[in-house]
Amino acid sequence: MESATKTARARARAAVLEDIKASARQQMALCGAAALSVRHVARELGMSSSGFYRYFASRDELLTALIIDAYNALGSEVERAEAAVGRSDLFGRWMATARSVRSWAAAHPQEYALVFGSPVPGYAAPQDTVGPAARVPLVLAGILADHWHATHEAAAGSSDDHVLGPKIREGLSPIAGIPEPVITRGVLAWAELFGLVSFELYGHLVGTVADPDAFFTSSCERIAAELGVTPR
Amino acid sequence: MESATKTARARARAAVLEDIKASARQQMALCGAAALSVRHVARELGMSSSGFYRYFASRDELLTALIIDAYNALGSEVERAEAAVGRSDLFGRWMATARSVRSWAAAHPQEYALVFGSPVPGYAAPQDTVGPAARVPLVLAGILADHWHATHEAAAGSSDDHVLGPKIREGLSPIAGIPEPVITRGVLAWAELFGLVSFELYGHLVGTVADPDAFFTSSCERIAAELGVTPR
DNA sequence: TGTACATCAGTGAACGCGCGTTCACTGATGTAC
DNA sequence: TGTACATCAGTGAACGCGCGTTCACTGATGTAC
Repeated sequence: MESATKTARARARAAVLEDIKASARQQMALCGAAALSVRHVARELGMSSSGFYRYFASRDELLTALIIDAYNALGSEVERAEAAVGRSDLFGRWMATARSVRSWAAAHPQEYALVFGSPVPGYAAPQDTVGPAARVPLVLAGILADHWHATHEAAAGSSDDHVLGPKIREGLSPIAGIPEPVITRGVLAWAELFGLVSFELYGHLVGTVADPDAFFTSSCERIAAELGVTPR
Repeated sequence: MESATKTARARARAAVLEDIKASARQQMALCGAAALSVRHVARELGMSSSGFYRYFASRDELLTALIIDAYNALGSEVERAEAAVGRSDLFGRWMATARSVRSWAAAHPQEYALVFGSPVPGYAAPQDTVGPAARVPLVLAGILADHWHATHEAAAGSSDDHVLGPKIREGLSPIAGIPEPVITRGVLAWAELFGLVSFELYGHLVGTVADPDAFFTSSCERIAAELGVTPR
């Protein structure tokens, strides 16, 4: 009985916490992250503004939670889409990854901007975000690694990195033993994909590209070719 | 005497107008565009907040002026850097363009974000920005066009576009007669360059890339190769 | 050149608003004996 | 099972702040005759 009632309270708490984040997401979708207001969120939930502070210590803590959620939502969407493709179809895996990043961004523009857009003024992202932030890069690293091992003998021994930083070697286990130029090409591909999606989302292609779907597909195919990943 | 005194007043007005924009830029550099405050700008200039409205009808009008200025500042910087390279050195022209975009962004991060970052909530860019916004793409188009004409016979007749939009054909005269795939590859290169610069500026490469300069250079060289533009 | 008038930069007070956060509190829910 | 106590969700009022914009105004600068 003890733990049952205990979890009842805990569950209620968790539910309200989710309500707060859902309301914040909805508000963000309308006005952007910078305009996110604690009082507005509380009002929306029929709660006093002071009640909010039972759940988050500050507005910044809410922002952090939203950022982590956004990284995780994008991450699991991308992982799901990529996992649905046969392991040996490396081109298909890349295209699925790219497409799901774009479609998630289109469906959640403000959450995408929260995470990949210009930083929210006066907010500094804490360390907790790095794990969730690595999920999409991890998927890409997996594709690159599989491609490398499929086309090369397993030549072990870590190359001397001078361009890469520590986090990528420690954080992305799949890429162990893969030469630096291959990895930097992968990082570039990730930046390119991000640039492509952001450019479209922020309206820099309006008037320039009449068929964004076709442009995106052909662009991703070109990037794939440059990664050495071709349709089978 | 008439026109002399007239221009005296007009010059004073123009000077104050520049002061306002300079102060706004400085404030933006500290807190971001979303936090830009009319009262703060006026205070900084020792002017009453209502005095501001002698110069701009609203905060949005100031933002618009700042956006146009930012596009023009970036545009003239890039034009200058690109023009300093010999016309026949297409690789050098591309690298100069890319490098100057990056260095301008590093020197003016908030102005870069104002223009290429997530849109300021509640602000809609008016038509006046499209001219200045096209300056960098125009430089790129010039490089691409020169490269095309250097490597191909002048095969006239416009191809049937289905991916490209109207603005690019009308706005960028240099690319007349160049096949669509070449142009879309150029648009992609522009998006890639933007992605690369933004990724670095917004901190997504921290920990991943130890030597950002080297990574940027090698990345741009790769993009050049994909454009078919090689060092001579 | 002098005078009457119009233009316009700049002021100070005010309007009405929303914000993040704190604090002392009320009551309901859970806990220990 | 019942009672005394602790925990904790939620409230309402308040603090102190800054915001964009308007309005009636003062004086200096420029214009027309």
